[in-house]
Amino acid sequence: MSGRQGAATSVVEDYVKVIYSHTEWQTDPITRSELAVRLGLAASTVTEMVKKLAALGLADHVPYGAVTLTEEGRALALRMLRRHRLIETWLVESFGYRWDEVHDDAEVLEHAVSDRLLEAISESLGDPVRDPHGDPIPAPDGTVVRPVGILLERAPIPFIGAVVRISDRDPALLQFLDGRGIRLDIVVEVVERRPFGGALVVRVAGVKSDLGAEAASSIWLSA
Amino acid sequence: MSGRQGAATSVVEDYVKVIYSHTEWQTDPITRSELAVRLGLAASTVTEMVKKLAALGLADHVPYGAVTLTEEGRALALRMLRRHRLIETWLVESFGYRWDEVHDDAEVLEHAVSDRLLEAISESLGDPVRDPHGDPIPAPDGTVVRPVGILLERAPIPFIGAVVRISDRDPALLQFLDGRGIRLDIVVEVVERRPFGGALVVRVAGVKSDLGAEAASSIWLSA
DNA sequence: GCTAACATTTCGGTATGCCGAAATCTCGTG
DNA sequence: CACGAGATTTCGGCATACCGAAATGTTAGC
Repeated sequence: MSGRQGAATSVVEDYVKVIYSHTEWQTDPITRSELAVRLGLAASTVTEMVKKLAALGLADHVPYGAVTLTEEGRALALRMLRRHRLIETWLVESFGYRWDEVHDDAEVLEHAVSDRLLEAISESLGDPVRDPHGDPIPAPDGTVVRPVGILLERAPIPFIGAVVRISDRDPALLQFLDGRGIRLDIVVEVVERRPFGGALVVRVAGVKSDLGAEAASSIWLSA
Repeated sequence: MSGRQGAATSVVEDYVKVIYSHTEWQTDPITRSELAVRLGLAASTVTEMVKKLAALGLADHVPYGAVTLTEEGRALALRMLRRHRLIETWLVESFGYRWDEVHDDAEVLEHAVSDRLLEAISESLGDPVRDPHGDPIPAPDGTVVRPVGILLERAPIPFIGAVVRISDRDPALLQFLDGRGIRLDIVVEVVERRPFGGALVVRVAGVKSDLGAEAASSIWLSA
């Protein structure tokens, strides 16, 4: 039985999704402790579950080493990201959720929606290729069209670019940025960096804002 | 802690829903063995869970006796029926599901959809009061507007009435009836009963059909 | 190359839901 | 009113997924 389709529980789906997500915008594989933090679980639990992922053929498991996904694991992760991001888009487009409100509902629904319903939702939205935060929505076959962009934190000064992605990790941050007019496709000008590792000063629609390290490392601008 | 809101797991929700549903169209309370059959579980499992329902304040539990819901249990059951039926209606209206295809998807989604999304769905449908099978959709406050009707099986002969409800218990039956033009609001004429407990003969849109006992006990006609 | 700090794993335990087999109860029938 | 069929409960077990404490491995800095 080479890892039967239906075998993945919703817990397994979450692990795989988090493992994959970590490498989506940076290269180094995720550590077990970081996995534990992201999933809100004890380290010992993660150790056990990673062994199970390996047994299911979804991850390669080197004791004390890195956690990486197999081809099959990656495929499952992409299916879950498609689900998550389509559902987020749908909540915003069809039900008027704000983009900082969708995450929790999507987190639950991504495990509950049938393939049939998911594709019906995608069709009703015109088969979008990115979600409200600018994250790419993988196609049913796993193809991903990734937006090209540089992290605001690493942008040269001065710099002008449109927002192509904002990390959806922290809803409070999303609200903060929304309040300053920073949204998808908005043009941002990087004006200066305050001395001694201080905030970045950006101009949005003529108004200047200070962005701290956390914010600056959550925003990607078009190159 | 008088039975905190969030305490009900999706398993508990299913038990309560099935217990309530049984009394919706007949009066006698459900037996434990029937509960087991409906939930597809062993009798011993049901015994254990019913004790848990009692501990949660959702059911009254008399050993070897009947299973009945408390006021709180009834309220939870009505919330679950609202969810189930709104979701079924939504799948049909918004995504072109056939009425005999919605049950499984709804069964999963009813536990996953947030209150906020559910009410948004209801609003988008114009706050319907019955689902595609004619079952009443309880209001958020638990109010139910039940259609008045008599079971086709018990209709006098001859009799003419519109279909006000069709039991959604068996999708195959729904398809069978659909194939004979028997749908919600369709006018049905009960023509005769074949002798010795035989089938009922009905006329729908000028065409006669034989309906066996199972079908005849699944259709309600307006009085 | 030793060692402390940190990451990871092992181990014993818990809660939830489920099962089958065996024991027990209920109730209609004789 | 005793009895047996059928319903119900009890009991020991299992799988999943979680935890904390203790043991073990890794690695950076001296």
